[in-house]
Amino acid sequence: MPKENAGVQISLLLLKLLEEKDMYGYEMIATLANRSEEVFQLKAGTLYPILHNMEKENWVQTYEAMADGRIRKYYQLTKQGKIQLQEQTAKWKKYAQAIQNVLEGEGKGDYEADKRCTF
Amino acid sequence: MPKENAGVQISLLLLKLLEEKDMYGYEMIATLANRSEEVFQLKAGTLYPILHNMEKENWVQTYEAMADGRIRKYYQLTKQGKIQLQEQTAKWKKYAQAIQNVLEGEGKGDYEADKRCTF
DNA sequence: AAACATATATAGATTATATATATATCTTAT
DNA sequence: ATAAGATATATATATAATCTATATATGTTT
Repeated sequence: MPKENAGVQISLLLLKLLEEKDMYGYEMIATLANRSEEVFQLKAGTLYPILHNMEKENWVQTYEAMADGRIRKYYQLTKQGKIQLQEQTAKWKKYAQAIQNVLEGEGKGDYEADKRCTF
Repeated sequence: MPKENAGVQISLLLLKLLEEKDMYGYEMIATLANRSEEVFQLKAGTLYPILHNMEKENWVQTYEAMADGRIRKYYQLTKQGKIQLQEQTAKWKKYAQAIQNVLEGEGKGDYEADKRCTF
């Protein structure tokens, strides 16, 4: 199994933002920082490679739009992207729950070496 | 800031297990798999480097014990390790909450370009 | 004794994300 | 009008956590 990462990737969060409305890069950085209370403070150099990859995967498509005298590159969720959002959200929930189970801990699921071994 | 990783590392989960009782490697693998309902299925080759690093960081210390006719290497939480467990747990909670905030989304924290810019 | 599970170990690959840097445009202050 | 600074996008390279593959030794079952 390739790594496929733990439970979340930043792409999940970006997909979620784009589900709500089309955004351009800097807007995503600011929105993420605000909503996460500064836990996610992406640098541009972190964001753009991720966006480019999402585009390559066909989760988003882009268009340029003139807004207030400035051309900006907007990202828009595709059908594929919506599916990804569902899948990654489900994965995150399962992952977060698993960690909770371990952290609440005690009791259930303790290791008992199987019968074959006398220990 | 070096990467320092997202929100959880496997070390958090291992610290939690060792808070409850001393364990040897394979026992941790099995216990983690059970408690997480197979979300965390560590391979030995994943676990041992992490344990060795935790030992280097002085979060755990080891001792060998004869158990049912077999020598096994037990890992035990140190004082430092207990502090780490507290810190990493707090970090995880903050991180998980931040993701929840983004996924629940809508409304709060939307980007408004500041006044200087007319857009 | 062979086959298989348990148990520990290490080198090297992979992946997500971070850092550093470049660049162009637009805004504000001088 | 121009310099300084913020906005906006981009890319090459580095780093850290984890995975894969492999090795080895001992214990167990057939």
